[in-house]
Amino acid sequence: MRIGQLAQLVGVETQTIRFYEQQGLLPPPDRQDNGYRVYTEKHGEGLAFIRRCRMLGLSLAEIHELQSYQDDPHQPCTAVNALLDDHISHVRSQITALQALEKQLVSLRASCNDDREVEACGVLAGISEGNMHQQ
Amino acid sequence: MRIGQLAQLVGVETQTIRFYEQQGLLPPPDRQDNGYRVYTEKHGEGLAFIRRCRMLGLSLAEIHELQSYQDDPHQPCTAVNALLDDHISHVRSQITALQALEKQLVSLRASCNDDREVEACGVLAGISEGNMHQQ
DNA sequence: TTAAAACTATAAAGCTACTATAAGGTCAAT
DNA sequence: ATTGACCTTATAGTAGCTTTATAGTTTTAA
Ligand SMILES: [Zn+2]
Ligand SMILES: [Zn+2]
Ligand SMILES: [Zn+2]
Ligand SMILES: [Zn+2]
Repeated sequence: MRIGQLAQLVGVETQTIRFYEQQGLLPPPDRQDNGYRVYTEKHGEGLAFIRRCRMLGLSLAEIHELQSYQDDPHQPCTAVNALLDDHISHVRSQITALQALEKQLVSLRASCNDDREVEACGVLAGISEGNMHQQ
Repeated sequence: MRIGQLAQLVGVETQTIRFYEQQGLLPPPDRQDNGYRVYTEKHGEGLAFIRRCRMLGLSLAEIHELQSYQDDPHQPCTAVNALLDDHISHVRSQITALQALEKQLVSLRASCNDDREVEACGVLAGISEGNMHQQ
């Protein structure tokens, strides 16, 4: 299976596959005489794993760490679970920060209707005056 | 006022100030004979405006757009308000996406206790099997 | 059979918003 | 005269790709 077929199968671009290989997330495949990469089903599974991790918001470093656990399957899985716990708290703190931001933005937006000149715009005034009682 | 003083006043690094100048967000200041940048109070206000926009999560492009409105103060402010509305919806869709992600991660995490080998880890199995009924 | 279309390869740059490093010039004080 | 704090420019690094450039290969169609 060549790179284009693998890409279509998993739903990524060919450059992304080469990128993962370069980053050490996907093992370098064999090459044909002309230099074309030849992939096996294993590569497909590996690539799908990476993509699902990415959809869960895991960083490439976190994925790399997970792969290192997979390579040592008789260890206890506490590290895997801890990695996920950490990631969940990453996500939760992002949510919290964005909710605070939304609140600020909505209150800023409420300080203007649409019938003013830029000069008198409540939004611009709000930003300029720095009524930002928040870090 | 030199760059270091301005930086301390507004609470940014000097490189950041040069970066904003290079990006066209801050007007190039006059220079002393030795080449040192000399800033006025106007620059301080401009920089503070940029920083407050950044704290609101606005991109440099959005800030640039706001500045272009400021340069034309007798236009109606509908564009300003619309920019903010757009940004609020950016933030809201990020929140929604992250909340969906959190839910997925929590359910994945629940599929494992801490007393297994990596081989049998519910988390890794969950990712590998691709039980991701979600985009 | 040959020419175009589609595929592959590598290397390098671009994206965002900075941050950090390198190598050097300027200034005040010791 | 030299230390230290400040300033200058240019360049590279961060994350996770995407885009572009340039070139070689295979497949398809005329
Ligand atoms: Zn994470
Ligand atoms: Zn307004
Ligand atoms: Zn926005
Ligand atoms: Zn587990």
